[in-house]
Amino acid sequence: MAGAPRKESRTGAANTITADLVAVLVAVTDGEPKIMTIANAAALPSGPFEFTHRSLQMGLRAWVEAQTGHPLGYVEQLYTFADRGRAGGAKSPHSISISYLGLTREDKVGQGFEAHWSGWYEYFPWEDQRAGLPASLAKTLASRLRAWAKSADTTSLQRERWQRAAITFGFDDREWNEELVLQRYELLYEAGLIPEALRDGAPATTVIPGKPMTGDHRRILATGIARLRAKIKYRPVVFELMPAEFTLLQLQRSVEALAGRLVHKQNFRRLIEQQQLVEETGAIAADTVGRPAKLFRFRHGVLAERAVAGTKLPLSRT
Amino acid sequence: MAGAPRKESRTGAANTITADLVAVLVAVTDGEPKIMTIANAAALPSGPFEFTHRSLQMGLRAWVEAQTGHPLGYVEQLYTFADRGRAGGAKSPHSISISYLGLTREDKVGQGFEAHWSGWYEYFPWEDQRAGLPASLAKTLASRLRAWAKSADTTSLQRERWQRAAITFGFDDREWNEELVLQRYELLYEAGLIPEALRDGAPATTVIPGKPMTGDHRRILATGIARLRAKIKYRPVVFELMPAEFTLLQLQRSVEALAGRLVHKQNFRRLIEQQQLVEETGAIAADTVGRPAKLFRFRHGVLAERAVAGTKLPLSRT
DNA sequence: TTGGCTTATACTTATCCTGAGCATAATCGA
DNA sequence: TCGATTATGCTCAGGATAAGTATAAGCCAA
Repeated sequence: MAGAPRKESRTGAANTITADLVAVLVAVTDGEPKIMTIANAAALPSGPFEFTHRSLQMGLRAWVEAQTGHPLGYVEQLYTFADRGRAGGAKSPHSISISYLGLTREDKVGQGFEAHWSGWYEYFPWEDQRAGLPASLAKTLASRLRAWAKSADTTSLQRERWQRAAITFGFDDREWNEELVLQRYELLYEAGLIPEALRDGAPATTVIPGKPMTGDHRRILATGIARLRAKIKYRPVVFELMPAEFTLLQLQRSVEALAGRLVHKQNFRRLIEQQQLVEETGAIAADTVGRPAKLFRFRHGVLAERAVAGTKLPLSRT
Repeated sequence: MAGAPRKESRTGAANTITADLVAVLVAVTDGEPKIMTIANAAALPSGPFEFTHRSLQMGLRAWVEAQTGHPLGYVEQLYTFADRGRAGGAKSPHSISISYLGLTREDKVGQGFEAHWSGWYEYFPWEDQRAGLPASLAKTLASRLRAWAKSADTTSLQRERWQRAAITFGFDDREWNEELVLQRYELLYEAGLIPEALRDGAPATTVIPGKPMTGDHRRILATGIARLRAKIKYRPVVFELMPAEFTLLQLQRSVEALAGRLVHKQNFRRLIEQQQLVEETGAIAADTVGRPAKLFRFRHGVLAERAVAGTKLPLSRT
């Protein structure tokens, strides 16, 4: 059994599958994060990987270009998973989905396509903590999750469940961690509080606000949001979402929109400037309320100059 | 063209492919990182995904268990890529590889299998900077890469190439960044300095030290090392590689082995202790040189208590 | 038995980063 | 001219981090 790597299946040609490419395509417009959707805003763009594609990413690019009429810029792979064909019960997977995160600007999308942009917080209302949570939603979430925890068989399991909920949602005076998007989604799924869970067989109840999507698409979207929220902290990827020129406040609003929380204005400015990520264009923003702001542009040089990466080890410099 | 998500290929059943599961299985023994290899240490364990597998990860687990005789512990997905069938020229891919990172202990591997452990620095000698680079290798790398940079057509391209080399390898007094494992490998590939490049058609030259692997396996290994080096900094994954009880120095040596560089002893201890990652067992290490050290064990509670994640945004707490 | 070697462990120090807040500048409109 | 609003400069305190000093506790050989 142990042996050289094999490219052929041991049971012959029967174990062949199809591969779907799924895109989480993000843009930020007017301080709101948007994703490209199809099928009446219930699905992410996705298409099959075909032999004419030279590579997985090329396949995705080709597909998105056909959809939007514009070439795709920044793309990175998210995750690959096997479709369980959940609706069909315990079938083993005959198809896998390879998901990607793409960043673009809304204005780059051609017209005349069925696809359109949807605000991503329509699918994840609890992820927008910029104005705090709507009191109603906050209360609902906490009480429903507490009920779910209580419904466990043993006390230790009950405690475990509530601890998990408290960590991911920041209950009991814990800090909100904006990166736990996927963990929160999966918790709600397990707790049977979202439509996808009911669809897959959880007992019927009132669900929590938030639009569902077909298949695993909302899970993929959660993965994409989590990745992006993590990435904007150590790589200058926000600029893929910005117009060529922008004010620091616009930049800040975009970051806040993605992170789902507010940042300290003066410190944000300091952070951006000391990293020399931007340079002044010399121009001044027009049509603004209050004191006019300088316009900046991304200093593309940084991409070549640096290889940003955080370190948390007490390294020796010698 | 734009439309609902389709699971079927538009050209019929012809676009089916096979999926291989590839494992980067890591252990650390005596302060040396090892990976499980097969095929005379020239390939990573890999096996086809089959319909009997309930999920991708289950497929991988089943496969590794069959190989090593032990259940696999920590597993995370690395990356999915399409095999170009490089040897065959410009063929489009009919097979994809889904790679995983697995962490275990060497002593958990059963005997009587063809697979065995190899030190990962045999494949990446330049990644071990614990004792600094062997002077010979350092000199070779720098001069070969400089030559490659010089061989570019335009001066600006030459500058670009050398800048890239300097950033990834820490030339010109730049800091060494241990996370850039993949970037370094790909640079060497592009520069035609490793056997895989020659195999794929680069002009013949003397290659740089470091064992090659079949197919893309050394690239996958680089991906796994990079991921692990990044992850040990913000998640307590090292403990998956440690025995049940260990001294702080042993823990430090393992981290150093993975990171390929030394850490400051006192600060490392402080970091570990203040995060409360470990607890004393009460016992004292035997058979040691110098003052005997306390034995510690991983506090598994932290996994439930916390959701560790670094933040780099100037967030407002209000 | 003692001095030397090795590792463990406790503290100190200087520096930098980060969150937070104060103060002032510049623009518009009532 | 006042008030509202945003831009921008600056300070400050606390915490984290890199590095070094000092002491403790074993072993071993002279």
